[in-house]
Amino acid sequence: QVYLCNRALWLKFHRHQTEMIITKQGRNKCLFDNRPDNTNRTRNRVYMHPDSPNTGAHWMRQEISFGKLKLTNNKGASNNTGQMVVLQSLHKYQPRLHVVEVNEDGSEDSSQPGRVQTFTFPETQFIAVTAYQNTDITQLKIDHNPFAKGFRDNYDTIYTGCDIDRLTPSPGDSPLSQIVPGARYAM
Amino acid sequence: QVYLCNRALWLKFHRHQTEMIITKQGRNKCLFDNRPDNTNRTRNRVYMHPDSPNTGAHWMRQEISFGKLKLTNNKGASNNTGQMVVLQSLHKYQPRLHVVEVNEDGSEDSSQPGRVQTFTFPETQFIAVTAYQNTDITQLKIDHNPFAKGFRDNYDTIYTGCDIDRLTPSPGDSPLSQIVPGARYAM
DNA sequence: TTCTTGTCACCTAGGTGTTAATAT
DNA sequence: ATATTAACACCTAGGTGACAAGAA
Repeated sequence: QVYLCNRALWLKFHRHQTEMIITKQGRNKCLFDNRPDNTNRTRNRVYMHPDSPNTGAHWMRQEISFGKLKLTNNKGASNNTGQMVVLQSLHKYQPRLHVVEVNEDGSEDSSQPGRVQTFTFPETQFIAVTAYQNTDITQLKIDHNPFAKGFRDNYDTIYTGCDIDRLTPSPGDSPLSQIVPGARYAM
Repeated sequence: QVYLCNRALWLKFHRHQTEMIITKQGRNKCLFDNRPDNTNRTRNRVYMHPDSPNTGAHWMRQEISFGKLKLTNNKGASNNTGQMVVLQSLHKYQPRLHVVEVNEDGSEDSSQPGRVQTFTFPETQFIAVTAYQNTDITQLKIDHNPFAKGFRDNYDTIYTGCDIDRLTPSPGDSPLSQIVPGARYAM
């Protein structure tokens, strides 16, 4: 089972149609975490969690952050570190999480069925933009991202926005499934 | 073959008897890099390079940095991230690099001989201290560590000290050996 | 006396939205 | 017009030795 961390915050953005900035060098899409597992895979627009491959126990131990993931519109972006995801500006995207059971050596065995579980959180849909289109989204980012604190009106109101609704189940999204502590997974 | 990066700089310190600060939270020992491989292993006072295990090709591709390694005198240091190395103050240490050929699944096979290669660079000997004992060492640190730039007398003299003597062979230290690009190693 | 710890000013390094300039 | 880029001020986060206070 996979829960979306900070689901209430995601929803807050989602009501206004979430936007994510993309730049040449890549901007972080790091406000929020998932749990207990995360990875995208196969070809373009796919990001593999840096902890992959790892045991089920590892993925279930704590929240899983995709904080290193960067969004870019630069097709020739140097992806040496594998943290870049190339998107097209003004297009809408739906992040998906694939949990892939892999062999001991990390290789993928596609002959066996049911070794890939895909999770989708509609709250995380977003439009890739080079500049914000909706001022409501801009204000929400300023209010909740610590790095934008300089643009907040009131410094007094300390609001981290990081502990909201953690581990809230996202009903309907997570098919009942089991992650085995001893088995190895990539995400 | 393993080369010590910035060997001239290491020697500069070594002539004055290198000292490394240890603290409760752990201080970085990150001035310099090695190449092409790095890892310590087995029990205490051992640090495994975060890239481990990985292929010979990976280790040989570029310089290998131990910048994440932290030295501490705190025996109960939270080593969740595995970056802490516990040392005893005012004791002398000689860093050693162990390159261990491992199996596909990352496990170590000690039954076969010659799967462990150990490299020693005498230039990297140091004394662990909680405060510098030798003012010459203090000044060298200030001169060559960017984070201590605030204590330099002249801001004009920009001296990074980072490009000295890279890849200089360290004769006598590296037994002739071969790292196979396809095989997997931990360091 | 000697060694260790905590706090500090001063840096590096890099993530924000803003804004003006540029490209399409 | 509209979309993208680059430079900027403002932050977070954390690595330095200096220094004073504390511990052994």
